[in-house]
Amino acid sequence: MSVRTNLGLARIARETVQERVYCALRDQLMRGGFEPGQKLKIAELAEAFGTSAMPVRDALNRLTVERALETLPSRTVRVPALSKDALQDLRETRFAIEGLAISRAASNMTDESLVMLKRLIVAQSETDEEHVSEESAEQNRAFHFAIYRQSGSTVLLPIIESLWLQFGPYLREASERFDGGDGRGTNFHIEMLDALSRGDAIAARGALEADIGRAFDLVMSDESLWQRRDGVA
Amino acid sequence: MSVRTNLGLARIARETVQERVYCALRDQLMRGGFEPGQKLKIAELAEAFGTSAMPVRDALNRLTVERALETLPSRTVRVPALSKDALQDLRETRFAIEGLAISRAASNMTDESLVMLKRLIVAQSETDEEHVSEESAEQNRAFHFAIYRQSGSTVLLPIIESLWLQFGPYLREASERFDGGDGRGTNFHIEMLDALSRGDAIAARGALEADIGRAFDLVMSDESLWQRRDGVA
DNA sequence: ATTATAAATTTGTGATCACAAATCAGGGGT
DNA sequence: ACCCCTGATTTGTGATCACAAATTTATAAT
Repeated sequence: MSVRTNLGLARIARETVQERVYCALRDQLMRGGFEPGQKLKIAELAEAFGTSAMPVRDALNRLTVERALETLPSRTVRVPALSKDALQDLRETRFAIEGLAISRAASNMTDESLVMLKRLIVAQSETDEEHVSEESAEQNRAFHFAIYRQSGSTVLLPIIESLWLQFGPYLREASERFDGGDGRGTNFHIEMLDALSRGDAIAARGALEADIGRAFDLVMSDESLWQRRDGVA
Repeated sequence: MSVRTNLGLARIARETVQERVYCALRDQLMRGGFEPGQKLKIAELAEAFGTSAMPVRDALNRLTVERALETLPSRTVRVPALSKDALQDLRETRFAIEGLAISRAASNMTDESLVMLKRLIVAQSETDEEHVSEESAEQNRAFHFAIYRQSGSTVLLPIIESLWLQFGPYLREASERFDGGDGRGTNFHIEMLDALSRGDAIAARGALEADIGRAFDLVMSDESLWQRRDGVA
């Protein structure tokens, strides 16, 4: 095989425009940058990104398959507006699947991965001091996925990413309501790390469910969201 | 709003070419019509379907996001060739997620849904008499998803479909090795139905795991699959 | 004034084309 | 005989265009 195209550096798949657009939209969705129910138009986004319609269309399709977006019968794409029942469904499914992931991770933890988790907790608590919820949310995500990666399951990870994307639009709301508090956002994380270091899958799962559950409680206690908005099937 | 475009009939989303291609490929994958590792080429498929490259590209992208296909670094698309570890991962994940679905279904069963499941079992056992594994696999799928639908979870269903798509290419192998047997393929189904009619989630889950586990055992005991083929990450 | 009809605009789908990267094949050098 | 380089072919990505369906806006009739 020729080495000419690869000058010693490990050649990862080349970056396509589609991927760039996809990542941008995905990040925006993950951090709650779009409103539930908001419609996304191809032409609009294409101009914003300075590309043609094609890569945007592909990115929207991909996010739709990942359940981060939904296609209405009229073929327009929007951010799903979840009903209370749908959110409850999402909560229980996240309990089950992420609980499974952390259970598996509990038997796979290494010293290095425990140290890394510790570092992530410290970093997030420092960020929380500054009340920068934007950055904190990203660190929260890093912490959780560092654990899920330790499950060693390549089947579970994309599923969990999809679940996070579905919750994304409601996450901003949760974190805004939350960080007015006493900055105890990493407490459950400390519990999780503690349980993981002991290899206690049950306790780890319990702390994780408390962590997830708190976010859902914050969102679902906001009555203003359920009166109007038509829920998704 | 104008009624002119909709003459009284409930207007379901119009059929696009992309959807037609997608469904065809999906069915083919579900029933094991493609070999693990097989490469799929856009131009080739486009000619076979009598369309341009565009809808085929979209369909392949969609299936890739659903993990039914994978994109190599060279941007070519192929059916994933799973390593033994990956198949084990898939098995455990299916246990957990489909087990969760049937557990939830156990508390939601109605008389009608029980009758329908009974009908599906009868139909499949009749088909098994004729040793038509093609048709039997489809009825097996119908039975399982009839249960999963009773879980009432719109979050779980697409996840389970993705898991089935990932196992699809290996399913043909399993069913071929299986139906040479004594046609006891519906026995676990009868157990499941029985447990569901009693509302016994634990027993239903056990029977389901036995059912899924048997298919995996058949596939994974075939040593000829693991020596060669490069597994997926 | 309200509602239904019709024209106009918007928006997504699918085809065709241009381009770039990857794969494959053949030839020349060691 | 083997390996590396180079050119030809294949294949996917992205842009542009034509078309059809849906939405919106304007107009007219009750």
